[in-house]
Amino acid sequence: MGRPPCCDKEGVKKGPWTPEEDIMLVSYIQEHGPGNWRAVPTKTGLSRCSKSCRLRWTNYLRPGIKRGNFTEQEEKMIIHLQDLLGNRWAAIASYLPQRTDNDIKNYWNTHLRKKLKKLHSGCEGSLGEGFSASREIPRGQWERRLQTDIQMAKRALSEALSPEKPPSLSASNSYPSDSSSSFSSTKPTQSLCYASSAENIARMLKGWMKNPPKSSRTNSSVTQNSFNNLAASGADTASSGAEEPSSAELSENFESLFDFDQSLESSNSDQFSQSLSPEATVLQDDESKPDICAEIMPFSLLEKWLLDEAGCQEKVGYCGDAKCF
DNA sequence: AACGCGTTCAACCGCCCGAGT
DNA sequence: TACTCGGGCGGTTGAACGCGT
Repeated sequence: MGRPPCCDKEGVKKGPWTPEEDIMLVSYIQEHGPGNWRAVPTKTGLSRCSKSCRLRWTNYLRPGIKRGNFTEQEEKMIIHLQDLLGNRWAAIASYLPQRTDNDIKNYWNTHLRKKLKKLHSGCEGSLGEGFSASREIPRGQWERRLQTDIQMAKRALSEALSPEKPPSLSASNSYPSDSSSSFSSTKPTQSLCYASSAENIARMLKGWMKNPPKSSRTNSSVTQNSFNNLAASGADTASSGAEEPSSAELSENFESLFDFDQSLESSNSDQFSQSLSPEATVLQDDESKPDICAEIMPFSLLEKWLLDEAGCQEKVGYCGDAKCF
């Protein structure tokens, strides 16, 4: 006898989210903040399961999410972290700004696992047992690491909550898992950000209605991209006022959005570690993340840290073999 | 052009854990 | 202490797409 489902199956909609539903969800969260997901379907009028709402928010609608186009550095990090932490995607995601656990998980399953397999068969000797594809992580190891993570997160949280230091915008923009409280105490800057998201989403929807994409897949990806980009560009577009945009403006909007995406992309791929965009920096401050991530740490440093720590904890067994790549 | 097959990724499912009572 | 409930996590699924034949 398992637990009853989180919501009754009757009348619960499943499948891809429509832009309208996204808007409903975003505008609700803009007003109330994420958290209390159980109440979300009833309060918003969405015929969705609360879990579905949470998932949709954390994986797609949450501001600052970057999708696809994993950089080489990100790949390496994922591989390292996967090796160290195993399939603990949420933990891995906490080290990668702008990436969701689902995204990382998918990327691992579709790209990296195969890549590693290939590499493993290609450089059997040098790759050695360094990767979890061929090795189980000792339980003690990841438990210790988890402990460290928890302690660091706690420290970051207590620092963030200390009255001397006014909470930064970043904290409010954080991953929902840790921010249900911080979010509901919505700060002005943050609400501005979300207001801009919702406002822009509404504008995008108008454009979408006029020019419906061919397939539902394109449709959803377009809206997702635009949402993400809007969220990322947030404040820039926030002050656009309540004027009705012309269709030309709308299409321009789309173009500029994709431009923004590209520029973000290129800046990330080039200097992922050194100069993350302000949005990324904002996300870096996530309370849930260990301090190590609160500051932008150059990948080489992070890598070194990971390797050092792995070296300290295991001494034997982990070759830290990024050289293979 | 039509079909089959492989890939991708958004979303769902079920289990687990911690907080609250 | 035992129980309930909400939220989080990882595994899995299936529709859409791309590509080769």
